[in-house]
Amino acid sequence: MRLSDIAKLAGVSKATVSRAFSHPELLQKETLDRVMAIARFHNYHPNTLARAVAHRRSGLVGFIMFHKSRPFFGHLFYGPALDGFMERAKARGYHVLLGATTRRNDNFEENFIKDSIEGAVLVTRDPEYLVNTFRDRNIPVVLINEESGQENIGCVVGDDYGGMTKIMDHLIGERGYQDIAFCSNRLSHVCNMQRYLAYVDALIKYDQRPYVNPDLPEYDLLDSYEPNFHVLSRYGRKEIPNFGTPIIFSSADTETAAKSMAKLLPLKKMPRAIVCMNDSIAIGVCQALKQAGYRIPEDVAVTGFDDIEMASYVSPALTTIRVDPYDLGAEAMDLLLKYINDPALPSERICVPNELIVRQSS
Amino acid sequence: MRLSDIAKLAGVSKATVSRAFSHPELLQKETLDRVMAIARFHNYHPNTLARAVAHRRSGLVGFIMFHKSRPFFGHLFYGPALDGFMERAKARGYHVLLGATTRRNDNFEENFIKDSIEGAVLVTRDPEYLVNTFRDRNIPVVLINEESGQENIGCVVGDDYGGMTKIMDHLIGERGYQDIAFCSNRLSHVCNMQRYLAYVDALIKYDQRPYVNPDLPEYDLLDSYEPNFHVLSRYGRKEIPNFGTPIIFSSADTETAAKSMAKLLPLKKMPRAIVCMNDSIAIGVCQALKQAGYRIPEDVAVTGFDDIEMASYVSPALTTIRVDPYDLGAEAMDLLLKYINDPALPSERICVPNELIVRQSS
DNA sequence: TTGTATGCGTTATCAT
DNA sequence: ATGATAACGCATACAA
Repeated sequence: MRLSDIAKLAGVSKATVSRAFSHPELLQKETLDRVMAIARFHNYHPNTLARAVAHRRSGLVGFIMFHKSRPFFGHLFYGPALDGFMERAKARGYHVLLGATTRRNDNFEENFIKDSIEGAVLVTRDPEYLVNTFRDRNIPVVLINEESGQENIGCVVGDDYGGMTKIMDHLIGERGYQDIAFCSNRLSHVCNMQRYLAYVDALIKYDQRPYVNPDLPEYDLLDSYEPNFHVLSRYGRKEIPNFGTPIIFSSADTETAAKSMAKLLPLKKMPRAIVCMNDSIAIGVCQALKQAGYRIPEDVAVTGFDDIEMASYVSPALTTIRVDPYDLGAEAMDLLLKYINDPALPSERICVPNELIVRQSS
Repeated sequence: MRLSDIAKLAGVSKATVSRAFSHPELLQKETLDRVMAIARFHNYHPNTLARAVAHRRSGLVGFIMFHKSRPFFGHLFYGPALDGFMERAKARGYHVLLGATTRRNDNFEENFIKDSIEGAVLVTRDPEYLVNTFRDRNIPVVLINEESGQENIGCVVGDDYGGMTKIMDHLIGERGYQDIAFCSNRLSHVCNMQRYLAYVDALIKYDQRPYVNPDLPEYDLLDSYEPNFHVLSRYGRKEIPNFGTPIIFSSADTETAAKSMAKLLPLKKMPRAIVCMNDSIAIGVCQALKQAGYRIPEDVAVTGFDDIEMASYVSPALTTIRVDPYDLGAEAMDLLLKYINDPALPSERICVPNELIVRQSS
């Protein structure tokens, strides 16, 4: 069943049937009813693809993840972000197409961009590569939790610097802790970098000395990535400060954190508090500390970041920063829409506020 | 830039340019190289939408959730299932379109099916409604964790009955527990129903008496849904057995479970073990029990189901059944592909095996 | 208010 | 190996 079939059956032109579905207000009620009745009887529905071709508008936006490994959409943070993105897209009349890959050469071109998406939200730690790929196709993009130095690129980020500042204000200003260590995976990601900068700046602000432990191994803070100078300069810096001895793990998951931390313990010089890059790391660190007989927070306080669901269920429940990934996703869709409607829009950065959640671990 | 533009620039016909991209082997190497060079120079890419119209094949499949509320794709189980579905779809040359809604009348027609998807995977507790909607459009569907009594409907389910049997074998056969209570949300969902049936059957098998507590309130096991007779009959039953006094909560999340359980405590007659419908409920039950001073598992053993990430981090870590949602999603895509290629295929049920994970809570 | 004619960007059939 | 032409299913400018 297609448009022309219904037209014949109803004894009208194709244009009339087309109008019945696209601009019903243009038709006489009588004609409209007759056409729609016949269409309904024959279970006819307009073909969206053909419509899209005629309109030169697909109504599709992409949510694309470029990660090292799974989970993609099952990710504790980006899964809910996808929810927000999708619901907002639906509200704006768009559909969401998924993309995910682990490798650059995974036929990225072939697998994802060959679709006629009108725009895309990108989750990646290597933004420039993707941004260029999409720019070649004139497809506007918005980054989530990343920033590009290029023009016409939107981004939606949580307030990492502000969040970590809240944690430090809590630990130092309210609790009076000293000897506060920083524990993270590599700082190559701008979110990580900004959280670290806030940690450093807070210590400076409170006139505290950094946690220094000569027994700790030497880490490569950046995993041989270049820092994002564009973001660094926002904080008046030209490089990531060499400050104390942060504890760096090879990845950001709980298991790695637990194992790596366990190997380090016991430290000759224990910190009084350990500020972790995110909740997953914090939970792993807590496991290792408890295993080694340390009490939390009596011996060592620990803090996380993100407020993943687990953060409230572990024991002790984690002091952390609540970032609502749903909001991030929703904001990303709205920003993307602005770029779809005006591709020449200058780069815009939307910073989503967050909230300190004080629980038992500090 | 479109096909015809490249054709003019290259001095060839449209057909030749089309072949250059679709069937390059049909062209002389010389012609091919020239056309492709020009296309590349002008950054031309074929329009997927127009291609799809001409092919009468969109290359799109849908992943559609019909839930009461969020999270949709951020769901601890269905998020990872989406990962599996998407990766498999990619491997099969398909793209994934998202759909989610909470209400029937949420313009379901308008918002989701108007796309030319070739098939869809459905996550819902009200399968017949959705199945009918898609059948009207001749779009094949596969259900995840649900079963339909209709023809030509595939489904992929975890082995709920087998999993719960493993838990009961463990509790009774290995640990020797008696007075084992069942704790769940309503049984309207077939997964829940089958887990409950396995619980009942295990007690019968071991010649144990059901846990009966006259103080417990009366619950509506089914939430006024009809049971799925089609599935019941597989276990030689015509209705859900009235067996002991299961503890029923209004929903399946941790918070509800914790609050509802707390209200019930202390029970005059405590069970020796509480078999919970899933991990979220089990975690909530554990919280309430610990709060009330019970030791787990010394006073009461507790078990979960699903092995969500949290299950291994709570204290005590949860004995549960590991179901890999990724596998479920991947299997669903492959089954869907069979229905896309042969819509007349009879209903097929794929049962994904699971695994008992014994931890500290039992 | 409705019909005619043309266009959207591609593929496929049948020539040559 | 390449070209001409029809087809895919629908939208819209213009005419009536």
